[in-house]
Amino acid sequence: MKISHAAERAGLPVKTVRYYADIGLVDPSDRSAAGYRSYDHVAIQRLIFIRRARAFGFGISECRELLGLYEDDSRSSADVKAIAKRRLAEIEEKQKELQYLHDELAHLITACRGDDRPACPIISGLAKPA
Amino acid sequence: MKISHAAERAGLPVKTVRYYADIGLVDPSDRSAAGYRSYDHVAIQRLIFIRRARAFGFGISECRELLGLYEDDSRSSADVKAIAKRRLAEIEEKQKELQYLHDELAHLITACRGDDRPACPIISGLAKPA
DNA sequence: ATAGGCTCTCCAGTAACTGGAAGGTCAAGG
DNA sequence: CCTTGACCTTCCAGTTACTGGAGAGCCTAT
Repeated sequence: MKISHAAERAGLPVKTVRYYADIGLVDPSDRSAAGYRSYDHVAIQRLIFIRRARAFGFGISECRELLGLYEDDSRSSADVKAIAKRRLAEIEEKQKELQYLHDELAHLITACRGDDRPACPIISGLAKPA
Repeated sequence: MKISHAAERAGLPVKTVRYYADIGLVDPSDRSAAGYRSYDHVAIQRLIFIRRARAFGFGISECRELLGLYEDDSRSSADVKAIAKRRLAEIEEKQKELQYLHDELAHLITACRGDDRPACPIISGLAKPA
């Protein structure tokens, strides 16, 4: 299967699939005589796996790690769970930050009349020192 | 005031202050004979303003926009409010995404026994097609 | 034979810095 | 006066995960 077909199956842009090959994340299963990348079922499974893991916010190096575990039938589920938990903690951290930002910004917006006069609590709020 | 002092006052790394000067976001108020950047009170106010706006997740170009409004005494508060609201909507969007990720990942983690056997719902969950 | 639609590689750019190298400046101490 | 050390300068490279484009090769159909 040529790259555009494989990319479509995996739900990824062609450029991205090529990129993953470049960085050795998902190698094509073969190359044609003309040098065209070729992807078989297994390679496409890997691409799908990576797409999903990326969608979960795993970085490329984490994906590499997970892919290794995915391919390794003798790995323990504890290894995978550890990575996933790390990631979950990051997500929760990010959620807290966002909540804080949301509340403060919403507060500033409510306080701002939004008319044609210059007085603006948003600007004043941003200008306050640390 | 030389750059390290200014950076400290503003709560930013020196490198970042230099970077902001490079991209014309916050210019130093002066240069010494030896070419050292010099920051006065107004310039430092701008740095603080930018730091806070960045902390709110505004991008550099939005900061530029806000800084323009901050400096412009004749702007309406409606202009500022519009930018802030746009940003708030983005934050809320991001929150939804994160919540979804969080729930699905937490679900996978709960389902995983985390022992030394290979069976792992996290891996299976990631491997599922779209 | 040529037109189109693929594919290839390589280079550059994105956001917002961060790190490091090589070299200039300045005040204090010996 | 000289040196030492802490600053400062510029410029270049790297980060993350791609994305866009140029220029060229390949393949199929008409």
